[in-house]
Amino acid sequence: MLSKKAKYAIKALLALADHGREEPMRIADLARKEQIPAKFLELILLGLRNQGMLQSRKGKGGGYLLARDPADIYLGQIVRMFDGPLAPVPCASQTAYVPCADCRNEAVCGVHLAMKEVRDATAKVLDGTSLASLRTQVEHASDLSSPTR
Amino acid sequence: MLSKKAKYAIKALLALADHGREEPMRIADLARKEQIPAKFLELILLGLRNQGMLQSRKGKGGGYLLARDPADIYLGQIVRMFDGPLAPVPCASQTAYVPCADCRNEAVCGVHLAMKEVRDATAKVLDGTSLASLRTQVEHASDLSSPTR
DNA sequence: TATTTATTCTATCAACTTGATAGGGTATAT
DNA sequence: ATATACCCTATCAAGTTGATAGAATAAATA
Repeated sequence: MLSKKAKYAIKALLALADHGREEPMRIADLARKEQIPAKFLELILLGLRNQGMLQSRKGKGGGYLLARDPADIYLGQIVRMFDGPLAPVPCASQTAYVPCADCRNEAVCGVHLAMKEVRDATAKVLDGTSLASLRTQVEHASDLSSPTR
Repeated sequence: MLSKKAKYAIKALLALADHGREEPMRIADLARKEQIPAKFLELILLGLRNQGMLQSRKGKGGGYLLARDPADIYLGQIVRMFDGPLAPVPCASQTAYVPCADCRNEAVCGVHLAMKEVRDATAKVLDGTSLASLRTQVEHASDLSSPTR
């Protein structure tokens, strides 16, 4: 399951990508736009900033803005940050491998084998999708759902 | 994350597939073989039986055995049974769709779009892997890791 | 038929995680 | 100065997870 934190983070970052990197956006505005509890969002944005994904400005006219180009921010990084490794089991993780205590031989473990496939499939999607490409996809999808003519 | 229940279930079912469908296997033996707390495994096997994946026999010479051919038992069914839908968010689930309360328009939601891809990728793996095919994979993998000559 | 064997079922628990809120601290623009 | 808006830490209720306990039930067999 994707946590609310990760979900809110993606939504907020997408909104910031839409907003552009010229001027910052306030927590309160982001919260209202994306229907996220403001105080909770505050925590999330703080985390994203400490990870270097966001920049912030204090005081009047302040707020948050993307620290990098939307094409260089991948969903994989966001999800890992809030929900940990993508792999369903630690022994199948590429970025945070931990062996199972109860596993004698990983090479002969069906769970390991299958979950490694799941992790690879998930990583392919999330590490292959940037904020920029996701925006494009959304745009294309909305074209299809409400055509101009 | 895969729950321990789902993980133990897969391991137990694999062991039962190895064991063959001629005679049943006792909880205690399964627990020892797979390093699973016996009382906990008991609960899991009971669930699998109530789902029709296992058959049981009481009394002496009793135990559990697969109710179906290993080629007809898919990881997707097992995982869904213990951990719920494969999709990271309910609005991306095929088998248990629930819309997000905070989502105005699903067609324009980046989270929805991306997570639908993740769920499809996961489902492709888990609904495409049966106990039988997983056994084959494990066999092949162990051939590679410890060759005969 | 008494007894052993092994599953069935329900209840309970501690530990942990999650989603969320509260409230004061700090930097900045005007 | 002062209003604005982010920064940071603490705290909390509710839910979930992994696990254990113990008695009830069914089946084989001596």
